[in-house]
Amino acid sequence: MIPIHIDSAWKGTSDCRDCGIRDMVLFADLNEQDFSEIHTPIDDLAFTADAVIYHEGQQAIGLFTLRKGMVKLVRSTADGRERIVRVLRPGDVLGLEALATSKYDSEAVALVDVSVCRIPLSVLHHLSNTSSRLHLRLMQKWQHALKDADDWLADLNFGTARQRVASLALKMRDPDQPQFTSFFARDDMGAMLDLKLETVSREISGLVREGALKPCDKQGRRYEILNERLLQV
Amino acid sequence: MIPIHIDSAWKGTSDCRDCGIRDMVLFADLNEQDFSEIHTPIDDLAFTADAVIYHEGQQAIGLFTLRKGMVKLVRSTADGRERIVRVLRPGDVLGLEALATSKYDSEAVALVDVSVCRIPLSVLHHLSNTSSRLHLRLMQKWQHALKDADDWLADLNFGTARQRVASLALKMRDPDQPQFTSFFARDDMGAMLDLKLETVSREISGLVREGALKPCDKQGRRYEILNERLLQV
DNA sequence: CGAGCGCTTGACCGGCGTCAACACCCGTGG
DNA sequence: CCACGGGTGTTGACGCCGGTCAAGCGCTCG
Repeated sequence: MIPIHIDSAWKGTSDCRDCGIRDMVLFADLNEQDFSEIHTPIDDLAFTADAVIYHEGQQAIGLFTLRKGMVKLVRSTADGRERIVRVLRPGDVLGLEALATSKYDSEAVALVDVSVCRIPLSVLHHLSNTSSRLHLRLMQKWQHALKDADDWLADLNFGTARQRVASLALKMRDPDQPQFTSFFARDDMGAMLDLKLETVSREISGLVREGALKPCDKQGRRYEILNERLLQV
Repeated sequence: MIPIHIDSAWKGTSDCRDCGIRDMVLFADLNEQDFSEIHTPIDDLAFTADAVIYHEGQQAIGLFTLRKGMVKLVRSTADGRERIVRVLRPGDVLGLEALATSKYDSEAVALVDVSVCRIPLSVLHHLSNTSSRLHLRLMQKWQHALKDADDWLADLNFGTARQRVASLALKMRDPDQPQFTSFFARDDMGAMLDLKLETVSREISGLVREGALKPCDKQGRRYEILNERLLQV
């Protein structure tokens, strides 16, 4: 998997006051006064599947709120292998670390078609000094990111191959329709779970055979959870 | 390993102005004005090896700066196994997440005799509104914690048993004497690397046999790095 | 309709887990 | 002072899980 394309498109600028997912995002608690302090436009951007949103070590212009789709955070290890450290979903913030260092600590790649809004660092630095509401939200986003990172380590990278695949199935449940779950390309799943793609494939087949999962498409991306208990190893 | 003892001792209150490791810690950049805003005492505490500093889910009074020693952050998974998600070292902050949620997301256990100072949440909430210097420091501590979490996942939980043990040896090098490195009880190392203690023991023996490491004590806690290249798998 | 990519499945093998015995350190008590 | 015992680290034998290599299948898209 060598994603080279940088298929991004500018979709206009956001009026954050009537963002569809405003209650989940950084600006949830801002008031009119706070909004009036935003002098740089917030851009809406779209990326196609496999597009790179930013690179590891890249100088950061801003951070991103994920509005739609899923994004993988990838790190390359010393010996050149790639490891997926987390998958972000709508409402999550990409590139928080840029607030502290102005650089991204990992690579962000769209797993499906994705839409994000980009918030310039300058806006955040300015607002977080004047708005304790944003300050609190930021803290919560940091906390959530850290907890998420620890969860990935504790849940998805521990135990047998079967347990790992089952945990991923539960973690990737659709928030709106919890009986459905999303999978990814098998080599991506391998990089998330520290398994080879053949093993991932075998374990998924096993779960289907035992009646825990049922495939919803021919590409092996969407599954229905038939028996939740079989997944809670 | 069932650490029940809560061997902690109050060692007095700190004057953070002349803290020995002040340049590494949260209060590094505070000025006289900031210090004068601190109305609750900062306590110095000492914990003996295996003492629990706080529990997962516990209501938080404050967060801690690690002054001396090493601390493991432990999470118990759904099926009751224990997983060590990170090891903190002097200058690191324990329990940052309490700033956002007033609860600790993991258990913190002293790996050796440890000394910490406890900063009440009230002090931080008050100061971070008035001091942009503290605000910036906090951001850096969050960023560091998140990067550290991702590093543990990407470096120490990927690849063969040999690679994991070698990575841990490099990560746990003594900052002052980089030719020395610290190991832990073999079952703790297993919980860090997702290996069984016998495998850890075998790989360490292998590295010693091949001339990469030399034991410095009889307990298997301190090793000298003889050949760094053999560890950089 | 054919080429190519990704997913699945099979056979085989090696690395790691399991179980067990043993060595060593250290604290305890005779 | 030494004998004893528990805890921890090491080492060995063996089996199984997951990695490796390879073939085959089914999409999808020219």
